[in-house]
Amino acid sequence: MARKDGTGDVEVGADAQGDEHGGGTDDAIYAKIHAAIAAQDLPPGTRLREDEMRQIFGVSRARIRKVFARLAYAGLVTIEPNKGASVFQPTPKEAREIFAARRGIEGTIVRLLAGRIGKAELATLNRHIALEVAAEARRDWHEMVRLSGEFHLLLAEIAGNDILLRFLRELITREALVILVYEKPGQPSCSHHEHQMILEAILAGDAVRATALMEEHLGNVEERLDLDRDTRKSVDLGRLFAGR
Amino acid sequence: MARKDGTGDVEVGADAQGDEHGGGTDDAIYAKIHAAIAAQDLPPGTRLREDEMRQIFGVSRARIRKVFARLAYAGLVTIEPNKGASVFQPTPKEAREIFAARRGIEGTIVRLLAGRIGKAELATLNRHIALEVAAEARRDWHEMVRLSGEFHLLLAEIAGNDILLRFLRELITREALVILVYEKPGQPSCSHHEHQMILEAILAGDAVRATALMEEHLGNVEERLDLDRDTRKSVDLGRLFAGR
DNA sequence: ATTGATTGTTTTGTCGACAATCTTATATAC
DNA sequence: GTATATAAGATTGTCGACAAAACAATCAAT
Repeated sequence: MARKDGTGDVEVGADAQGDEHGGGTDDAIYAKIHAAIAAQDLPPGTRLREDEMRQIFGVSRARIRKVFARLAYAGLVTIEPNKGASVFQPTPKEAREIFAARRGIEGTIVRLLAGRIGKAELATLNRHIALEVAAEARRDWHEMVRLSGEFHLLLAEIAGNDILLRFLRELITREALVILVYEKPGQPSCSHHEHQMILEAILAGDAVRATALMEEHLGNVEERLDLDRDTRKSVDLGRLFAGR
Repeated sequence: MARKDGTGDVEVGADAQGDEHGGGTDDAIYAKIHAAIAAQDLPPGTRLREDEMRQIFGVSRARIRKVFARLAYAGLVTIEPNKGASVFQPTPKEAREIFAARRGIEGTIVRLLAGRIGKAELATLNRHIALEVAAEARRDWHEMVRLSGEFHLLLAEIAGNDILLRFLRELITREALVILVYEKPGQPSCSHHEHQMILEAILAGDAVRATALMEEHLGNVEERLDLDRDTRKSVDLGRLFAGR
């Protein structure tokens, strides 16, 4: 199943593998749609019509359909039978579940990692944190967000469990959508200082402290959101007209 | 599901699918292949040819292809470009990752649950454990395995996080394949007694104890396997000729 | 006898067209 | 004026056929 998960967005260790022939390979199409969603050009809830996409990318509809299936698998779009695909629009409940799941997975990862970081891996992580510091000094917010997410993926890669890594990838992309819906995007969510502290706890082999730090670190992001307001247009008419 | 006809061929769909086009909604096809894999009628590594399946189920190849994609997404089959689908055959590394991931997820679930089980849910769980006890008394091993897996799913459902539930579902089905490859199937893997102890720790709100019990419980399964022998034919020729 | 190339067969990948379904607009009755 | 029924349009679901790739077997050459 390990088709190289073509999320062109969060490629951590590797360079892009795209063969640029016309931009028609379905990995390329996937990457473009993914990027468009991440860039908020395609707001959550937007309907993605097959024929429209077919014209845009100049490929057959079957191709588009396959890409949609992959996007649905990644949790980025929702496919309803006979109604097509639309950009995933998380409910508050789903949002909370995504955060909770991510806390669980990343907690597992730091526990897997505690006291077991090699020399080369440590160097990589330190280098990454240095990049984060530099980006903050530059006030390059966009880069900060990118690096911030990449740090977590990096930890997962070093932990060496490809399944957890895949789960985390999915959760991170979906969390990005959640943030898009329930908060203004762009503001840096993770501080490099917290990353530093987590790394130190891991190096010290203090699994419980590393777990606690990671959970708090991730909890900070969730607390900044307003999950109590459902931004979707579905209205509870019964409640609305109850008092009249 | 235990029904197996003696044809050495990959006879999956037993019921008549003839002209009645309704015989093959793709959910049904998915379920049948899934069951066939779980029942070891389709051993790991078996190639699943599209046209063969098309004939068996009497549907178009596109349908089969879609089902294969879903099976690949669930981790049950592997799809290689231009080489088609085959039943997932875990390497020892993948097997270990599956176990580790499952320990992580289920640990998260019991922590989510600790001290937060409602009355109705407790009744359901107790009833389930009673079923396990009854099955053991009956020496109904097949039922024991089924109930045993169901207990874990039940916990995940009660925890109320659909994402973690989905992850766990995938891991459990894949773990079943691992057990199939690296151990004789059928022997009960979980004892109801351990389930009982885990539940008590959860009820007591003792998260760390519940986590430890769950991890040990799951570790017992892994220890029974022989993961050091790679059953696949790939041989490390470099190592083989290193000492000559 | 083994290696290498070539050809024929099998299997997967892709596409365009048709059928089924949903959505929207219009007309009609009350 | 509102609501239902009907029809037209648009969109997705499905299928069969063709093209490309991988596989297997045969044959030639060293």
